[in-house]
This record gives sequence, C-alpha cells and structure tokens, in this order.
Amino acid sequence: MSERKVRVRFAPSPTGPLHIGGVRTALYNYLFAKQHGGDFIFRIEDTDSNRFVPGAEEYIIESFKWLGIKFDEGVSFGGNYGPYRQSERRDIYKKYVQQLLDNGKAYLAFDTPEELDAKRQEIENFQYDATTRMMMRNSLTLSKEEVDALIAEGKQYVVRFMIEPGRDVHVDDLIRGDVSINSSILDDKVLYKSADELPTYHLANIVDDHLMEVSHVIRGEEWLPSAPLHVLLYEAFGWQDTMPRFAHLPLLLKPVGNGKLSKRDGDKLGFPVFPLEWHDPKSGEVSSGYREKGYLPEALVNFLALLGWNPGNDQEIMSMDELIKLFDLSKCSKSGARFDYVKGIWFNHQYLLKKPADEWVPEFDKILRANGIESTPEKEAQVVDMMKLKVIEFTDNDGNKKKRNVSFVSDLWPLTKFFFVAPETYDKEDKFVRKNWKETTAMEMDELIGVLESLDDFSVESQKEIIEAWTEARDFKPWNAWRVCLVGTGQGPDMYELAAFLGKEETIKRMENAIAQLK
RNA sequence: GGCGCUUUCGUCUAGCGGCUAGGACACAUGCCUCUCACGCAUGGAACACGGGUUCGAUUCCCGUAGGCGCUACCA
Repeated sequence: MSERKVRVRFAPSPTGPLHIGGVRTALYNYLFAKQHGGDFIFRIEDTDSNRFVPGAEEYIIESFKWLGIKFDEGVSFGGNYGPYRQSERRDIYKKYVQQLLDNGKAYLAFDTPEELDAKRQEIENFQYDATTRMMMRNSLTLSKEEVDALIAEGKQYVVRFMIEPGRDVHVDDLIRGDVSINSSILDDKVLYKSADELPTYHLANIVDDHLMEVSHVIRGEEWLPSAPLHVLLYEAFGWQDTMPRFAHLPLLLKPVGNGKLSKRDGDKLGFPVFPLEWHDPKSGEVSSGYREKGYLPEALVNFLALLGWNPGNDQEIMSMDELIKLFDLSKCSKSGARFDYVKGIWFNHQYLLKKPADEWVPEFDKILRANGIESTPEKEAQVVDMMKLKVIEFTDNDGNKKKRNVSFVSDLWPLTKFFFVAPETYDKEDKFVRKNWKETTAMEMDELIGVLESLDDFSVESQKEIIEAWTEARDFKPWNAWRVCLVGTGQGPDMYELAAFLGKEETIKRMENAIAQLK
C-alpha cells in the first residue's frame, strides 16, 4: 500500500454515553496515530436522527479530555476536512449518491416498510438482493415515467447499492489477515433515505473516510461482516487505490455469562461501563463512571490497553508515552476478552501507590469534609503515608466479605476515621479487644500514661527510646492494648507514629477514656 | 437458520515445529510483625476434541464442538 500520512478516526454516534469498549477502540486509534506521527480525527456519526441523545456529544468529548486522549481535528477541535458532523454533510452525500445512481451502481427502491415485512413473511430468509430485487418496486422494475411520477407525488424512497453476486470479496485485515466472503450473501444495502435526506452509516462512512483521507480504519469486530460491503463501495466509487487499511479489534465480553459487554452490565455487576458518570436526560437514570468511582485516568488507560493487546513481553505498567511507543496492531489478539474489572482495580492500586501522598490530599480532603472533618493538608498527607499500604474490607456482589488493597482514595475513609475522631465507646466484645485487654491491662496502661507524661518530646524517636526501655524493664508488650485505647480495635499504623500524630494530650485522653470504659 | 471471526491456567495473556508451556490478576500457604496489612517466598491451576502434514506438533492444514459477531430505511 502507498505510504501516505497516517490518519485515523474515532466516529461515535451520539446515542448515549461512551461505552468502555468504545474507549478502548479510540485508545488504539490514538496510540496508532501518535506512533506514526499521524492525525486523530473526531467525527460524529449522527445519521440516525431518531436516536440522537442530547448531551452525548459533549459527554464523549469530556470523557476523552479526562482520559488524556487528544484529537487533532474534528467536532470541536477544528481542522481542514470539515464539517465533521455527518448531519452537516447532507449535500456532500447527495452528490455521491447521485454518482452511484448515474453509474448504475445503485437504484431507487420504493418498497414501504410494510411491504418489506410482508415479503419477509412470505419468503423465508428473504433478502433484498440479485435474486429478489426484480420482484420489488424499484427503479429497476418500474419504468422511468413511473419512477418520476412516484417522486413527484412525494413518495418516500431509499437508494440501494446494487451488489453484483458471485464474487469473492477480500478484506485484508491488519489483525486477521485475508478475510473473504462471497458477494452473493450480501444484500442490497440501503445507502440513503429520502425521508430524512440522510445516508446510512455505510455510505457516510465510506464517503467521509475517503474525503478525510483516512488511512486506517481501526474498529470493533462487529464491523467485520460489513467490511466486504465497504470494499465494494470503494470500488464502486473508483477509490480502491486510496482505500484505507482495515483492522478489526476483538470485542470486550461480559466478566461472567455470555455475550459482549453491554451498557446494562456495569452497575449490575458492580463496576462502571462508562468513563464518566452519565445522567440519562430522558429517564433520569444515573450510571456510574470510572472517574467518579475514583479511578485514575492513566490506570484506566493502561488497563484497557492490555485488554486485547500486549507488548509481547511481561511488562504491564505502561504510561501513555510507553504505550504509544510499544503499540502494535499485529500484536492484538483475535478473540474477545472478558472484561476483568478486578484487574482494573489492581491497576488503579498500582498507579495510586506511585502518586506521592500530597497528590492524594485534594481528593482525601473532599471525603473528610463530606464526613464533617476539617484537617490540614500536612496532616492528611501524613495519614495517607501511614495508611496507603493497608487493606480494606468490602462486600462483593455475592455478599461475601472480602479484602483488597487500598485502591482508591475513597478506600481511606473507613480506615482513617480514628485519626480524626476519638473512639466514643469501646466494645468489650470486639475480638481484638477481648484478646488484648486483660485484667492487668488497665494498670499497665496507667503506667504507660505515666511514662508518656514524662515525655517533653513526643516524636516517634523519643517515644520509642523511652517506651522500649520501659517495656524491657517490665518485660511485656503494651502495643496491642495501647492500640485498643487509641483506635478501639486492631487497626491502624505503627503505634508510635499514631501517638505522635495525635499528640500527647489527645493520646493520654483516649487512654484514660479507654481505661474508664473497659475496666 | 445463513455468513464470518475465534479457541493456551478461573481471568488477561506469552509462545510464532523440539520449552520442566512463561508472566500478571485472583486464590492458598509460609516468612516478616505491636494490629490489619504491604512486601517477600512458595503452591495449585491451561494448550477444546478428532484426523492429517512432519523425525517431531500448543504451534501448520482439514473437520467437529464451543464461544463471539453480523444478518434493519441502527451505528
């Protein structure tokens, strides 16, 4: 193929929020474009006026902004190949439809939806193609006068592509190699509808890709069956020399059960399928988003990149720049990938740990405030550092109690409440309390209070020196009971660190309170 | 039903004729330890099946079975 400039596009239809599978498709296009110094185009395919959803376009743009996937041209980004919204390209399509009509590659069909339904009832596996088109109402069977009359009457019609049967059509796919099908199984696809004066996907897609000089079409596998049709269209226009190269990506499958990942699966199974939270303008329904769940965009990108592709070695953590460098269409897998969101959580954990504590603070502070706690960034960063390697308990979808690493900033709250709020009551029945609070403990804690009170310097080092000398002399381990006093149960960081964080006064206050309650 | 794509641990995958079939997530165990952990170490776990081709198949070919997709005046 000719060595022309790499230009790829992501072309969603604005029928709702961006699906996570669409995000991955866009990501691969982006990686491919950037690796080759090419352009990445954002086109809106709104040729189905019935399915338009307000706000979807803005949502999609905001999603990519959050993810760090940047377009070079397109709707809202400018460029020299516009307009980039298909509903604004009506005149262009009309011209090309006419060209096909003039060349005898397409024809007008007047069959109403009802008539078509009737035919489908009448003939099993009815298909509008070479075997049936001569029994339908179209410009092939009607006289020129009849056709003109129908149009003059204002009768609605569609333009159908005339598929020549009995030909093996080959698609050279970058991921799958040569794919061929016989043109006889293709139907005479509708390319244009007079009702709304808009083309269908197939026509608009080919015309736009050609006019926008798209070099590679990287899209989901669901398009593979219609790829031969697209090849035929390029031929019909005489554009085969500049036809883009195709790559059909494997689909994202449900984590459990059968079928591809759908918009409805997400919240049902406990994970988002959309990058951003989506508020449905019609139903008012809210679907969760990765951003709102506390995912880091770079973690989501990394996770998604590896669902259907890998660099050929064991490397898993990769920045966007590394992905751009390493991405390779020929290393994409061919079969669908189950969406393993548990691994997504792990990716977020990895990326969260790479962030210095002060970068956790803004989000952490928000959560604290929501719980009525005011603190300082310094203190909050300290807490993050003490607790970021901990584990959080959660309930999975089957109602089982499970544990996992701190993977989201929001995981911190249940683990860190005691840093800011003293335990109000002490539960004698708590397993940890029962095990570590013995008859003599109150006395020992009293003694420890005495030791702490003697400290002028309440730093970790100072405490450690004095307390350790004391425990050696007395030969016992006060830490678990001390933990009960300050935390209320068996959680938290190193005791010296915790005490130093709370300060002498608060530490002793909590201890006295515990002694009084647990007596 | 028709057509196409696809098939390695539970999951994501490496492998591109000869390997004790590798890694990661998840799971289990041990070590560490002032709690829960992190970390570290260890472990269980896979080539769908049947024919070929070949000295030799996880790898190439053909079937079968399973999975996925498409089959609209939706994209």
